[in-house]
Amino acid sequence: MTTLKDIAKHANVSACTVSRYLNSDIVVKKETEARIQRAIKELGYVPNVVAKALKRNETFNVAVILPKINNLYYSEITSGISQTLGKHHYNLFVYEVDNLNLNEDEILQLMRENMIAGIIFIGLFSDVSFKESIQSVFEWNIPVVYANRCIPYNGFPLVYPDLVKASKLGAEHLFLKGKSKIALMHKNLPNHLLEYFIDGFNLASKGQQKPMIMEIEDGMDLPKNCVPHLLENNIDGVFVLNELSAVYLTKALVQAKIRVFEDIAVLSLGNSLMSQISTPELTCVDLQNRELGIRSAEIILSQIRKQVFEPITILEPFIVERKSV
Amino acid sequence: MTTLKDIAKHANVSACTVSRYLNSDIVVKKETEARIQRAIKELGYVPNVVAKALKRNETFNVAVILPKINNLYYSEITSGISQTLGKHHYNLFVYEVDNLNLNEDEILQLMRENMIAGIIFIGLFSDVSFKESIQSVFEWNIPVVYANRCIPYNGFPLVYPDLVKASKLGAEHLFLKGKSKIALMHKNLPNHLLEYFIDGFNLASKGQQKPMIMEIEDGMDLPKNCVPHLLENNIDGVFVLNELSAVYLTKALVQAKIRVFEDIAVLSLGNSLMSQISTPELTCVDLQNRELGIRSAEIILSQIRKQVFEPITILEPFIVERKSV
DNA sequence: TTGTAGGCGTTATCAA
DNA sequence: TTGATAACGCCTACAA
Repeated sequence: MTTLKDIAKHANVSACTVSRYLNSDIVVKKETEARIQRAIKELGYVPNVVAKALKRNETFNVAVILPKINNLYYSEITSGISQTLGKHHYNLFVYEVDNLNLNEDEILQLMRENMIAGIIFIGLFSDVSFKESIQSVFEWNIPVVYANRCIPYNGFPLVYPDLVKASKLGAEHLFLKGKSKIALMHKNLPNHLLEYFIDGFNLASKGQQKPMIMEIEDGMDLPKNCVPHLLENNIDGVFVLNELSAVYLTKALVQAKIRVFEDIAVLSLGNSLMSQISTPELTCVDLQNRELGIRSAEIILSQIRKQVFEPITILEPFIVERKSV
Repeated sequence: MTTLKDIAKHANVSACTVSRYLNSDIVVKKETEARIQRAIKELGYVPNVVAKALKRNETFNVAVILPKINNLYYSEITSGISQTLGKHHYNLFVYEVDNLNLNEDEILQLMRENMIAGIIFIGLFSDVSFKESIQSVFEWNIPVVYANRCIPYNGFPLVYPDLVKASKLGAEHLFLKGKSKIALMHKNLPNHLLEYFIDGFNLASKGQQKPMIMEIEDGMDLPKNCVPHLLENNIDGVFVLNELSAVYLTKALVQAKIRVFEDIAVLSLGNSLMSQISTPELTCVDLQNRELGIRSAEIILSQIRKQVFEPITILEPFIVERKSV
């Protein structure tokens, strides 16, 4: 393995000079430069980032911590992060919490051991994990971003979509399409978050009406339980706050020979490939997952570089119109 | 930042002893052990993996190189890798080639700079990239696995699904369901790979019949071009060698009021969430993506640890029956 | 059972 | 413009 010293010897300079050339901070003489370049080529030198990290006390590794990667929701965010980090020559560690079987403190310790430059936590809107560890994060003073968590600001940068706006846009779209009896359908959404959506709905309806709230429970049979309930209440438009559930509801409606859109419209929160391949294709509120990843990465990089950064970034959702409403 | 030396001083022992305790290879006296433990707790010591890596000349970092992570096909494999690596306390770097904009040599250099312990390349069946760099990989002598590439053995461990078997199973299933005029539909599949599928088909039909081969071209309109072609040829079963295409074909059939299964059956190669949410749900040949990731990781670990490992691992596909055939 | 000393490959601080 | 020297935090002969 060729080291910097080997290059120095081969080029008849000191290791120090080679290092300076490589980091091109201070100028070296044209002639020595040529000699060094030749040595590097001849010996096939590859710098050792690990040694550099030890000496400089910094790495170019950012960690993403998420529940699971084989989920389009998270992987789109991750791809955005990867794109931005790659552009800035940072490496991306991925840790799947579901697989890792570590508690918060252990994960944090893992990050410290590996001298991670920054951590991006991706979670659900409602995720409040890592709350207890906040103290540890503070003490260690490492750059952190919470991505996709609609939680109160706790001193750590937050990047998330504007849920009130999303809900308002969605409701407006349903009204625009002539729907008037709307249901808000969700799955495991805690009350304080549901409030955001209700607020958005009220903004759109100008307080003229209230949505019917329906919660999908685990293992619930949509065709049997949900669809009849929708019909009994004369619902003509459902805003589903979970993309996969929107897909399954649509399937249930089709199966029950209810015309999607004409009889009951379906609007999905979230716009991944799933909405596109659903039949009929789902109209949805796009939450900008890739952009969310990009922004999160940018904020981590700003922190690492001690530049100023926005503590809270709120992304604007938009409607993508397809066939379901 | 607390170092091993600090612990040593605080516990009145030498750094050497602390190191020995931490690596628990050689026994230390119970009493000193207690003192060290106390010191570690009191000072909040976290080992520095980077320093260790430099000294030992090895890291616990494995890199996965793939086209893009926001694709269920790749992310399922990656999740399997992550699961296995996590279990063995290895870290996972993810590099998206589509984002990185680096050529093979540059990626390899990146791996060397970072002292990556092993590389898993995930690609398409037909992917032959990194061919030119094989020499560099050889020279560096780093553990490598090609995952999901059905390519000839070139000295590097291969893990891939048995495509002939997959095709045979698929064709048998179609025959079993009373389908006799079968089309093999693919997208960008090179001839040598298509041969595998034709071989599998022949095995199933015992040479009694030939499948019709149809290639989907980019930007092709399935309802307009494909469906009529299927009807003209009296095709009653289509084996689609690309999951997303299977979903779109199914949509096209439904749209054309052709009964999926009764009129034309659809069988998908690949079993991700997409097949499940399609309407009707697609019967498919499961290629065991997660398992593929797990095996790839196991083989990388065996290589890293200089244990014996299978040069070629071929996974057995199986049928998952749903509604489309 | 424990300690001493040297080095992994790099960079920072001086001085020349 | 360059070089000598000493770290960064850890591990490992070897010696005690």
